[in-house]
Amino acid sequence: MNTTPKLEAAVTDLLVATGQLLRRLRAISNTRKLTWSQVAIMARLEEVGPMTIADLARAEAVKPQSMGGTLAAMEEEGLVERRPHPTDGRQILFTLTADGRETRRKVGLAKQEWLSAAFAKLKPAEQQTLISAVELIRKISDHE
Amino acid sequence: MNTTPKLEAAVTDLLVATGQLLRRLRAISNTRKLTWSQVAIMARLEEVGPMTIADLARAEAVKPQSMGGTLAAMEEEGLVERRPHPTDGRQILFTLTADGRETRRKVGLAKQEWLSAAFAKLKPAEQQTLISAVELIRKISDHE
DNA sequence: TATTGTTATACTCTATAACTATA
DNA sequence: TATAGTTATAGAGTATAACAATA
Repeated sequence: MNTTPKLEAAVTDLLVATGQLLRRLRAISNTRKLTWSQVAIMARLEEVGPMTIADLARAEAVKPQSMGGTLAAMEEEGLVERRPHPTDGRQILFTLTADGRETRRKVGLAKQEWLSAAFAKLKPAEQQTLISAVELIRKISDHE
Repeated sequence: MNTTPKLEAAVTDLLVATGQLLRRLRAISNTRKLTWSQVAIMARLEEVGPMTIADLARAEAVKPQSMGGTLAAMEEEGLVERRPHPTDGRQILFTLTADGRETRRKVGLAKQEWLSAAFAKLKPAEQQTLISAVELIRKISDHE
């Protein structure tokens, strides 16, 4: 027995709790609303650089068709742009536009205001625990 | 300055990372698939007891109309059932059906298998950090 | 053949707006 | 009036299935 029932229940709780947090944050209005799928895609494009539909679909654990639709909508809004792959004619590389980067920054601020207020209620040690947890959640997400 | 930039970035990362985790877990197939909205509603009904549409909408930070639609679909599937409020004729109380509780248990198992494997890769101290983080995320979610 | 991407169709969750019924 | 719920409409994100283009 590697994981106790208590441990497993805690992780389910983690997902339920974070699901709620995501929904609450989505409700925060901005000049230009971004969904969390869009936020995730834009964060990845800015951190990793140009990526194909297949890359992004794998990274976000959705089907390529789904990712294609989401990217098409974002392209329509001018948040991202497509560019043919230099050597592989099948692939299309997506990058953030200047407007995409700017929008990402602005929308981030509105959500950060709310988060900062919520965060300020926690003790410093608790804040540190949350920061440590981020890296662990990322590790778990990378599990096959 | 109560929160450092590093702290704020960490929380955004938390949301992006958990968003990915949620998407990955949704892809896990079961005999009967539940969305994470459904999982959250069912967890709440089992823990808190009978709740109205307005109660659940507030708890999950969505509009009553949205919650009404989701609950109607779940009722159609036999996961929840409605009952008039004993004294207030406007309100409707929702509870889990026996099938809802059973489904919740089964679907939970499939996701738990994946989580257990992912969890087993972490060190005990890291697992403990994640458990502690759950309560903190809940605290943050309760912020107005 | 295998991979990348597109098109078509459908379902879930969400929102806004306008409505009815009850307190 | 205020609150609880419903109905109608729309948009985003997801899935499956079938297809075309390229490697």
